[in-house]
Amino acid sequence: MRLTRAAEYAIRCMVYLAKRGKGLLTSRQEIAQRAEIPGHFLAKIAQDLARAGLIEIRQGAKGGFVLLKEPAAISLLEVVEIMIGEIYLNDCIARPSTCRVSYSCAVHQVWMKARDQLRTTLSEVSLEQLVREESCIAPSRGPCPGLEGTDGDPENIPEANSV
Amino acid sequence: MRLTRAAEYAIRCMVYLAKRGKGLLTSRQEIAQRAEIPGHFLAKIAQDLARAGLIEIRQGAKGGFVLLKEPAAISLLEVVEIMIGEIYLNDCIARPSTCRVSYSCAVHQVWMKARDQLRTTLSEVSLEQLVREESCIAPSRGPCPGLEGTDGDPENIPEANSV
DNA sequence: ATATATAAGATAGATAAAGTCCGATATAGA
DNA sequence: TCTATATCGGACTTTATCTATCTTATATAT
Ligand code: SF4
Ligand code: SF4
Repeated sequence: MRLTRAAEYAIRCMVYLAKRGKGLLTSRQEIAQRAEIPGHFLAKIAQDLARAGLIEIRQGAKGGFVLLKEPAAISLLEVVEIMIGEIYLNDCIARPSTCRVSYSCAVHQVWMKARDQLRTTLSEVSLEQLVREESCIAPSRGPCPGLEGTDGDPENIPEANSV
Repeated sequence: MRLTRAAEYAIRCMVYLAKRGKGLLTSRQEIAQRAEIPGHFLAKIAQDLARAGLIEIRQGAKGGFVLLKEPAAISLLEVVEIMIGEIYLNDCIARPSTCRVSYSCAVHQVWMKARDQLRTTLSEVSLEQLVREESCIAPSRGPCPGLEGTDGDPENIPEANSV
């Protein structure tokens, strides 16, 4: 009953892109470093986000990702469900036929309510809101400067300790 | 992001025991059959429920499980969290130290809210309420009579030996 | 052309869930 | 007391999923 790592990374990636703004190209490396996402893993996650139409992926030298929609038009729920599929909480919500009492089960009703609440809460938050507040990304300078300087090292970032 | 099978079974077991009433002994076989839970798996689940103090397990011939608390005093949340641990939805909620921005992350706040809502919703439902409505267990007679007749069949269908 | 950077799928390792098995233990009843 | 019955309780197996990496192919800037 918890979010997958991939979904958490996807959120960070989208928040970072939203912070940069719609239409702006950002390299995968930059996102991976600043949002602390394993580089190759981010590539894979981006494929899902691209298939869903949230971003465009530019190949080749100076490639990277581009946000295709307005941050205000993308909800947290959308990003999460792209990565982990529609939220159900319990199997019988996704497929009532798997439990023959589902049509008359009070517990079933509770899960329905809980699931609707959860999805509503997540859908009410847009990337634009999240960017307006501080989210996911450690500031370039400030409490955690270690990251700014680290330049080379494309895939694995050097762990940014040392502060 | 979904309930485990073990937790779903635990709920069914507790609902069945609640339906029978506090203090009444019910055999594991009966519960397993009526609530459609794999027998041995139920034994394992019952251990967790017993450790948590919800039920007592009686060994020996004519053994079984006994509900120790009033159905009204047991919430759905309680049963669920006995089986899957405290609900937190995202790792950073359980251990904020795993993400260094958690103290100033708007997404983190959203997960907090979502988690609190979910836990509240589940905590507001008691076994007593669930029993009052129909829950989890197919009625002995009615839409699904098939179950009533199947009698023998303790663990695995006797099949070979039969003696 | 060449160097750079991502695509896309295959694959492996780690972790967790789901279910099974078996020796040990406890009780009822002969 | 002895035996048959039924669960205990943990070890074990299987299966599925998550997480991450690797490899070959492809696209682009210069
Ligand atoms: S018993 Fe109720 S809650 Fe459980 S799987 Fe069936 S319908 Fe869902
Ligand atoms: S970025 Fe925010 S939501 Fe994601 S793990 Fe860190 S604190 Fe939690």
